[in-house]
Amino acid sequence: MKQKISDKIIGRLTLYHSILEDYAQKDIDIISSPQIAFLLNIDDSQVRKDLNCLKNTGKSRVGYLVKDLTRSIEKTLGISKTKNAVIIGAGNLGKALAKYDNFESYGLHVEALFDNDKKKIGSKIEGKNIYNISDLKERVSSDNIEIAILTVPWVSAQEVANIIAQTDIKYIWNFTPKVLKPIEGIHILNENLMGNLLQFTHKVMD
Amino acid sequence: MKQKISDKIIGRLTLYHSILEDYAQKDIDIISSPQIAFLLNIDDSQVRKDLNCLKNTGKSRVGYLVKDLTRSIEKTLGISKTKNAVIIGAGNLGKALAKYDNFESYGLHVEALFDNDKKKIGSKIEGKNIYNISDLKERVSSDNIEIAILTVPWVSAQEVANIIAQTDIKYIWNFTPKVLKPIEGIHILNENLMGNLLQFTHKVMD
DNA sequence: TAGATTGTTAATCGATTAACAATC
DNA sequence: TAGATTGTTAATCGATTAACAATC
Repeated sequence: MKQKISDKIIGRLTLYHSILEDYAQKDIDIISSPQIAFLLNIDDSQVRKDLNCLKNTGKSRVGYLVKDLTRSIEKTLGISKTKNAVIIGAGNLGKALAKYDNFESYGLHVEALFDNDKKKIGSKIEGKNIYNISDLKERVSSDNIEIAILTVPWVSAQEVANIIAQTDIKYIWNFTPKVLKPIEGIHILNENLMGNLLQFTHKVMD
Repeated sequence: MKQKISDKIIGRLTLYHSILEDYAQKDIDIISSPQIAFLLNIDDSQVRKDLNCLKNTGKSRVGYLVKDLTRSIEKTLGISKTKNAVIIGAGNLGKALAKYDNFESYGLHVEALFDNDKKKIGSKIEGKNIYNISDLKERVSSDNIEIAILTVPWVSAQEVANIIAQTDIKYIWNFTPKVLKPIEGIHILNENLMGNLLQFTHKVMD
């Protein structure tokens, strides 16, 4: 808890977790660092080093217990304490994320969606209400919402971010390609899709 | 072209590009490295170092010309030569990505979508046809499709990846939370959404 | 035992930050 | 000029990889 775990390691831990779920589903009890490393195309000593950040320990000559390791990762990632979020923008991307059941299993609860389209307001997605964006502030203050998932068209992104800034929300997960202006007291994560793709194609194509 | 530009730099260049488009839209001709650095919360000397990878050059005491810099970044990112892609899985996420107009402007052309749902097959999204997944191989070979954007439910992810492996497609951009088994001759990019969010919340919450 | 794997240290590598002369 | 900014080098920092003794 005290020890600092770097971004990179956190990112890999979620991938390990996904692999472990696969193993569990196939009723495999044991996994080794070279096996994980192979699936992710990384170094096996890195896997072991990452896993040493957890207090979990493997067995020489054998490997790690899938069950125990899964639990350790979940504890370290803080999946236990659920964070509440709302999705702002009930277009296809917003709907897709509302249905993304992986969020729940990683401790992210999507409470509701918000939009400005009269046709959408009042309907439901995946059992979650779609509210009017103008009601954001009052609705968010009653529940304990920490995160706004921003999936509006990029032309509206900054404007909506400013609205979010007036609520108690402290984190914006920005799926629009617009770089938002820094806002006092709000942390912004840009989900830079094109950047990720270009990193990939640039590395690999010639 | 010869010089190697790292992943990290490529990712930041797309963010710079997005900022430059903003400036251009507001008819601002000049931008400085501290301005960019402020928006992204990074070091200004890093911005200058990144920009030095381009052959573009700024002006002391003034900054960089927005127009010229935009063009330089576009050239470096290889946006000029369009890559063709198909989206596999015409659910909400697939539809959202089909509509994501940023793809085109960064040189990624989505040719069509594929699904196994009879109700969807034959219809169109954003002017793009939705075809039967069983026709993937033949359709892909006629066009010059390099990339498959994988947006199927995670339970089908590996199965569909194996189908893709039988085509001429060389790159899979995996939006499912399933870690795919390495496939000979195919490059896989895992869009690790939960990892990204957890990196963020872990860094920032306590 | 023999051999595969962990845990861990040391070596390498690369990315970020600091600093500052040169510029206009 | 004075002051802000670039371009670039050096210093720092952190992440990855290599290596190997300890283990069962």
